[in-house]
Amino acid sequence: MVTIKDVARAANVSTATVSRVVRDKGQVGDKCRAKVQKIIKQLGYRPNTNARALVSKRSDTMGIVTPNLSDPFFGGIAQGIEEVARQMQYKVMMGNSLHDEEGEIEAIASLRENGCENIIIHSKYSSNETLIKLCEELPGLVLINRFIPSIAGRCVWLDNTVGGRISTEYLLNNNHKDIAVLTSYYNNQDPHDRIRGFKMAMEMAGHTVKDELIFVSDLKQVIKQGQNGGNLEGESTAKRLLESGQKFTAIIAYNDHMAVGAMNLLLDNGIRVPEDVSIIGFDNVYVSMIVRPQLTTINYPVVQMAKYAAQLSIDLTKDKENVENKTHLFMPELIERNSVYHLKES
Amino acid sequence: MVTIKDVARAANVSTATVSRVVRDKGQVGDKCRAKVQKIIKQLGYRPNTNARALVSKRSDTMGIVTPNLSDPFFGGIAQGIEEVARQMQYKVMMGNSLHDEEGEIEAIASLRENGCENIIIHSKYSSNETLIKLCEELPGLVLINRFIPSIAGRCVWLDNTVGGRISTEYLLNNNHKDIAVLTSYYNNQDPHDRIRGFKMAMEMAGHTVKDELIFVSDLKQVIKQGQNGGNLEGESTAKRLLESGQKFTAIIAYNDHMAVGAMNLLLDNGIRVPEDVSIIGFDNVYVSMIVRPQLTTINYPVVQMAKYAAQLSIDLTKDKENVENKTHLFMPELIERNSVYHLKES
DNA sequence: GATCTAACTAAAATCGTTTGTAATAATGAC
DNA sequence: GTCATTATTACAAACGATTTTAGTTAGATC
Repeated sequence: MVTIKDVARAANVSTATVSRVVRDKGQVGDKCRAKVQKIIKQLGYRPNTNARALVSKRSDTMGIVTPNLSDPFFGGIAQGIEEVARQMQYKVMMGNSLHDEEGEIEAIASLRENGCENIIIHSKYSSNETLIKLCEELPGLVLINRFIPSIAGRCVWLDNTVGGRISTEYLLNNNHKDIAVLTSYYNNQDPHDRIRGFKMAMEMAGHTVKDELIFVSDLKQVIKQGQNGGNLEGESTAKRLLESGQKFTAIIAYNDHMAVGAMNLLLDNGIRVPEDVSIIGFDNVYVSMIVRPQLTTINYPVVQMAKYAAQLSIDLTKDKENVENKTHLFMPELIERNSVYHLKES
Repeated sequence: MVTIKDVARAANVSTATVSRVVRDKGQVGDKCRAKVQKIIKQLGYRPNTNARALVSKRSDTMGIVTPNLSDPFFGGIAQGIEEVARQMQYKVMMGNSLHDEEGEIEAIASLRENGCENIIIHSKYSSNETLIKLCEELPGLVLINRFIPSIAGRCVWLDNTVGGRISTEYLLNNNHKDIAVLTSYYNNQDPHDRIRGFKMAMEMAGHTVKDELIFVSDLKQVIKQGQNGGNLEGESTAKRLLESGQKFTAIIAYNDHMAVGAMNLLLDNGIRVPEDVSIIGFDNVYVSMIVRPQLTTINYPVVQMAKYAAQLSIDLTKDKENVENKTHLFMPELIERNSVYHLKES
């Protein structure tokens, strides 16, 4: 391996000079710089990252802590972060997030040991207190898809309440008022916010919310499998809805996976979508556009948010000024496709 | 940050001893070990990865080089590798693979600079020669989804020819003989192998292969977008097939994405699947089981293969013996679902 | 041409580990 | 009790960079 010393020797300068040339910092004479650059190219020198990180305590590495990469939702996050990282000449390291708070903390600790200043975490399991403390210690830590008021400047999040509201309003505008909700068991805030948005919209339109039309998935163990469980969750929850014998003309699902599961269950039971029952999802993932009927859903701009989060993290450790104390809120948007039927007014 | 020196001082031993305790290597007296371990826990000492990597030239880091993480196929690879890595106490670093040979090489180079001995690459763009040379330099390099005879011991791959053959045989067994093939433009071997398998099966059954029923996708630019392009590729290629006016009762698609695209195009044109036209895919990704009709396809055990590859890489850098010169071939399997119709014999 | 300043370069300390070698302590044989 | 032998532990030199300090050279001024 060719080191900085080899280059220095070959160029007949000191290692300090080579270092300055490499990092393009400090004053170096023009002819000297040119000479060194030529030698660097000639020898194919590339600075040793570990040595660099050791002394400078930074490694230009971006850490990702996320639950499950085989779910395209999280894959999208990784992809977005990776793109920004590449652009900014950062490496990307994956923290091995397990399925509890301890796992997340361990993942972050492991990242820090590698001199990773910039970390993006999709935290599902850690408490607010834990995350707030971590933010104090790590200036480059950014939370994605989560909002904690006291560290708002570190949170890149989507307004789930608005998401719940606009999907409800869309159904109401299509004259649905017997709306069932299939939600997911999660120990984070999202499902609650979406339901809050649903209730707000219903009440604003003068409808009473029937709690018995809200079904919470009971397949807790399935969640951990990511996408591959989502549709099953949707199927089983929709089945319970069906068996309850209640009247409904539309379903709001927690996400597209559940929506597709529910849709398939209805279809398999000879219930037409959307003619008999309308369905609306959330996330706008790939499957929502390839199923038939194509799923009307709420767009969750994950990739965009992930890119934003990566950039934010870099800014936080670089420019420090002006960045903190901003708010980083994204808005969901309705994606109108073919799974919602326009009811005749009754 | 608490360093090895802090521990040494507090325990009243030398850093060498602490190091031995930490790595559980070399002889250390029992009471001494206990004392050091206690102090380590007390101070919360964790060794600095970069310092460690600097001197030992290894970092217990597994590198992944893969094109596009938002495609669940590649996400699955990452997921599989990550699981093994976690189990074996390795970190995971993503090489930023761009869409050409240079990008792949650069990604590997970047990984090496980080002291990353173990690298799993899904190479789409590099030539055999390049990869063979890299394998010589890097004992821990493993290729996934690619086979190069002279470095067979480093290749974890699927027999695509067999895959093409069994999907064809399945259709033949269901009395289809007018079979159209929708294949993808790729600069790797896979599509060719699958078609070879198709032709073998046809000829073994005494059917002549009509080349005019083989359609190659012309949406080269779409490929780079991963999954989100696959279905469009399928649609446009199926459209060309339809417009050719030829007779066919079944379609073999290059992968599930294309199969779903083709299926949707047929459905949208009022052609029933599978009653009018049967379709068979490849990969057995998530979407194949959630579309209706559910897609009959060929299982591609990516996650399993990724795990195997990760383990192989570790073995290659650890046990060195017995590992090289083995062959690491996986076999595709038919997943029978509902997109193939059993034709009456004519 | 001497002196002072500005522009650069050289040398050395440091970062937190690992590891080969030397020193010490403990054990056992006689 | 002495000496050889081995089990422990300490010392110190790397590893490959960055960065501070001190030093050299060249250019400018008079």
